[in-house]
Amino acid sequence: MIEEKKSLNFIEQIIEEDLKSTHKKDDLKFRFPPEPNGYLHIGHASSICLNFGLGERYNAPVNLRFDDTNPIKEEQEFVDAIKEDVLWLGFKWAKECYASDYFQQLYDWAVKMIKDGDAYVDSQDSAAIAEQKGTPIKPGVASPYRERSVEENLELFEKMKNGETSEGAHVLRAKIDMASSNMLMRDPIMYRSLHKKHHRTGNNWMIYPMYDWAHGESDFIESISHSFCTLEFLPHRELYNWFVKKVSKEGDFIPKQREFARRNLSHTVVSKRKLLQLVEKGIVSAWDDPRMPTISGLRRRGYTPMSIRKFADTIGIAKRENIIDASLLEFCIREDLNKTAPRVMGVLDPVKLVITNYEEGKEEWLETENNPEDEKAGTRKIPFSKELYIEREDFKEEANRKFFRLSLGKEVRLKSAYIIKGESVVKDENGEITEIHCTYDPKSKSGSGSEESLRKVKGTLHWVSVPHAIEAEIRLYDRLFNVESPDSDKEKDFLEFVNPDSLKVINGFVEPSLEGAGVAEKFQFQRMGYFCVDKESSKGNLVFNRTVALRDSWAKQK
RNA sequence: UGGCCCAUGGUGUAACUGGCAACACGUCUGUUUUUGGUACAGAAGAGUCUAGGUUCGAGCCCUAGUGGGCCAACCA
Repeated sequence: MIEEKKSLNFIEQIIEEDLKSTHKKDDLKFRFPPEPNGYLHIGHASSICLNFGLGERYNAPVNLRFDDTNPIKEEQEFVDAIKEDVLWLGFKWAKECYASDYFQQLYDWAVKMIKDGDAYVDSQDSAAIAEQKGTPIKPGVASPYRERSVEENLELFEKMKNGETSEGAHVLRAKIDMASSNMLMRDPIMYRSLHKKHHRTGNNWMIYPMYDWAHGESDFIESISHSFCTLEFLPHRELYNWFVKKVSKEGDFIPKQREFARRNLSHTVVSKRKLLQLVEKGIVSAWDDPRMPTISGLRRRGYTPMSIRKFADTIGIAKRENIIDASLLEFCIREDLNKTAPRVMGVLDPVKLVITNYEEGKEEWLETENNPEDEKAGTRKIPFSKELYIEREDFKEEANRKFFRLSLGKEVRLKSAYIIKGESVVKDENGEITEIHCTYDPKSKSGSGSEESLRKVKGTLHWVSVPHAIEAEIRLYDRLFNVESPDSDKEKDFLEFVNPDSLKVINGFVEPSLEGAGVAEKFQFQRMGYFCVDKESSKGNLVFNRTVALRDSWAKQK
């Protein structure tokens, strides 16, 4: 009866308080502002879920805004990939915006700031400017160009814009306070000249605005009410407010920036720069390598949008540092796939099983359920014959009573088929088992209702009929790094912690119903885990990625 | 020789100032099961970084300390 109301995170609390005091419900508007210089990762997913989630919760618009102010690193390819990822997660933006859409407005405002004495052109190189900036504990000193006349500033700024000055010769700086305890307030650079082609504005601009000068202004232009970013931008807030104040008038709707802690996932890195290194050094195959924590990597690995949204929701949002255990992400995907993934049988490490008392050449098509968690999923037929593949680790010549699988003289059930009893083994010259011989109880057929079929046996094995089996490439993944937090070691580079065994490619056998499985289709290989058809898969050459193994209490016991 | 942010079980989050701190993951036990999966039932595990203070009463407020993070890119 009493509905447990979910407690609000600190972001939601801020909004609730604003709603009570300064904001109307219709004022609410959010944005997700990626820079198109790389692919989105699980950390971005969290931010996407936060912003778009807020949009859903308050029925407020959320803009997708590309922070494309650095033509050196940004490309259309990334814009497209980012849009695909956001859409795939299931969110719709109100407007697709670009900081570059505002270049003219920004320029006009900058001119006004020059006229008002709030900005000036500095003609020193970056080293000199850095030198004068001081340190966190030492105040900066004024640039010799700080008091340049308005006319000269205007003239130089225009030349910069047109590319009539050389690339590092001048910058436009805001005139604030060289002694501020906030380094960002020590006359921050607003524009640099860059004679580069921009992926959207082409060669129209030879100057490009810096982040601080573009971001808050973009928020202001779009009437964003709350601009959420990660904690490292906290010191930028003072500057954000200063800039917005310069471009706004009394009574204008003012956006507010608030900061939350970036979400870190254990055993991986969540930094575009580092992910880029993994790609460039060939440690992974691409941005969408299934081991990557990128959204495209997770998608290829077999993660669903639901699972990622659930994950983001579960980890919440706060201000303290964190390393979220990868097992939580795994829990989220298992939970989703358990409900939705059809069950099939596939043998990863095959060994041949011969049923000696089964008629040679005979085949039976046995009925089996597609998903015990979903009655509507129905049933299908799978072929059974004298020779089968079973998992090598499912047999032991002699076993203790904790081993619930096949051993000599013991009975187990073949899933949806018969009860068999281990009789003997055939080995090669190395002592390696090449065949297991067993007998079956013809009356024990699954679902027959016979007394024999109801017999309790301690184990059930999955299997694939040899003559019907389809060979498939199977890619097994492990964590990309051997340590929980590879990028927090002060001495060692994160690359030293790369797990050399993060990918294992094997050939296994799957049941024939999988013959036409399409890219991205997801299955549970019974007892083995969840698998997803890789994009490199094709009709005659099936490739499966293991998304995640099933929970395995036996593995732990061993 | 600074400024700012943070500090709750192993992990991630909760707790309207007031009944020996709750939820999820993980861990461990059982039950069910033709997946050693799922489901179900249950358990262990923190007394909220430390020291003071305010208060009848503090995880929540104040002060100091300690620990961690951020800040000196013509990156975002």
